Amino acid sequence: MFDPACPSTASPFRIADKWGGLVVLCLESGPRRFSELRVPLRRVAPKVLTETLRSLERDGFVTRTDYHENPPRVEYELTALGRSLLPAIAACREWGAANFDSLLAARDRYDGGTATTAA
Amino acid sequence: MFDPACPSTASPFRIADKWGGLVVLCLESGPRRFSELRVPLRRVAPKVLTETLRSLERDGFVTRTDYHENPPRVEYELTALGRSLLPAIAACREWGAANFDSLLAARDRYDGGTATTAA
DNA sequence: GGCCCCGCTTACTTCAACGTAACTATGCTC
DNA sequence: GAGCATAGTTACGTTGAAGTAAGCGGGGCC
Repeated sequence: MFDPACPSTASPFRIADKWGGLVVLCLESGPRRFSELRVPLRRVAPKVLTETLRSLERDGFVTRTDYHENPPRVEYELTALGRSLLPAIAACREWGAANFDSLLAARDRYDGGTATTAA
Repeated sequence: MFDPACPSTASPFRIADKWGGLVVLCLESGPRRFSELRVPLRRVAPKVLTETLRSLERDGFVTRTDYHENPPRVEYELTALGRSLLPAIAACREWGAANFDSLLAARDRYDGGTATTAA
């Protein structure tokens, strides 16, 4: 469970940094172009999106296809490995949908009262 | 899905930073003391563990109980909200167990051959 | 009185992620 | 030859998490 080369560091707990999970979600319904990914992702900086995509590509989650056209056209698509992430991501999203309010409430409560104390 | 105050930033994609998920797992089978958490977590620095626990506490995932004994005894335990994370974490762990090798293989492959090219 | 235990805290450093802004490359159209 | 479009790259700076090393507090024990 807690090996030296522990998978947890590389696992979907942190899919390719902050945006990785969202990018995978954006690609769920099919290939997307660079600029198509930028729109839903709240205009994430191109630099960051490039880094994220490279990272996902490195890990074998997406493929990058450059059509050498002009103006440039490049498509990103999920691999089988990338698709295998979807259930885990869905589980996380479901948690968020069900419990995000509780989390915010807990944070609100935390401002003021701290440590539970006994004995 | 991509709101301004997007849940994804706060959701289990990143549970209270790097160690949060593992701490929650360590607490799955019952309350644990500070020093008991340090052992399985590969001797994570006390500073980092404290920060992680405070963060989990803030988000309402764990409770901290100080027994005011000597030598000090403090126990951390999952709340209901904390337990609600377990299925999502399990999904991620299952993914890791099933696909971690593929991920490593993809990274190996990446050293050398890059971008898929068409047309 | 001095040392041990445990659960921290403090000060400092390192590193990667994130973000902004501006610029590049290419070929097409006007 | 100016301007447009897409898919980036480059240079730079900020932020925050992670890690290292050391010290604190206070009762118990010898």
